[in-house]
Amino acid sequence: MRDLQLGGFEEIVLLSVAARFGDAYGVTIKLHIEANCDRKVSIGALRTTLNRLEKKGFLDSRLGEATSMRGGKRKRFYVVTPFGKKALDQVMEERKKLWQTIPKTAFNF
Amino acid sequence: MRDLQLGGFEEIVLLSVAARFGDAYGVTIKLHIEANCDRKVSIGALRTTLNRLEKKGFLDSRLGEATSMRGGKRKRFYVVTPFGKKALDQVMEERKKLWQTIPKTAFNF
DNA sequence: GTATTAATACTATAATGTAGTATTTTAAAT
DNA sequence: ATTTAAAATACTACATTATAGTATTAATAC
Repeated sequence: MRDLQLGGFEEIVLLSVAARFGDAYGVTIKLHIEANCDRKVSIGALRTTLNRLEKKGFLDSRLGEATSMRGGKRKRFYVVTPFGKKALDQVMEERKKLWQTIPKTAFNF
Repeated sequence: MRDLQLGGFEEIVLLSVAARFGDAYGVTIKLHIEANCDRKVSIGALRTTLNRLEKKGFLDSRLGEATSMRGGKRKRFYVVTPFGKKALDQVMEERKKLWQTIPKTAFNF
């Protein structure tokens, strides 16, 4: 297996955590993806992915304080680690490189 | 599930087929990935992925003619379909969009 | 304490990623 | 014509990632 394995949905989640910097937890991340990617995200799918990303060291998390809002479990806030950023850069780099190897004639449909 | 599902390795393979336009079959595709992505690709992994991509309609294939080289089964040549190109564009677009939503402060490590 | 709410945790299954081994097809060697 | 070796694809099995439904927890209002 590869060194920095990063699946497609994992990448989307990682990018969205970065996008919601300072306020990235389950709900905001979910909304960010849905708003920008034109797709529905189930809370279950998101949660397992967040866990995996943290386990891999691409994300860190901390538990937030209780708010004055009505009820609710405390939020778990996420941030992208330097290692996670590195993985993001790497996959992006790799694809850019590949795109550049494609001749113009390849897509003359 | 999403409309145009395309995994990470599938994307790499699809891009590599486009890159080897006119000469894309098992061996050349494998070599192209290894040369550009700094990773090893097993022939088995590649083959299952090619099959899946064809099944999804992202690739077409045709059997090549016998060559004058020493032995060997006939090659199966692949080309990216318009539908496959669309999937490639779509995932790239989506990620670009997401990158743009990330504030500069997000990666101040 | 009980109800209500916001959020995360758990569990299960489908899709994708990965690789080892087997088989087929072809032409060269004899 | 038969055997042999090479080049390639096909098959099979298992690991990881994707997805979503349901359960549980923790906090506040009453």
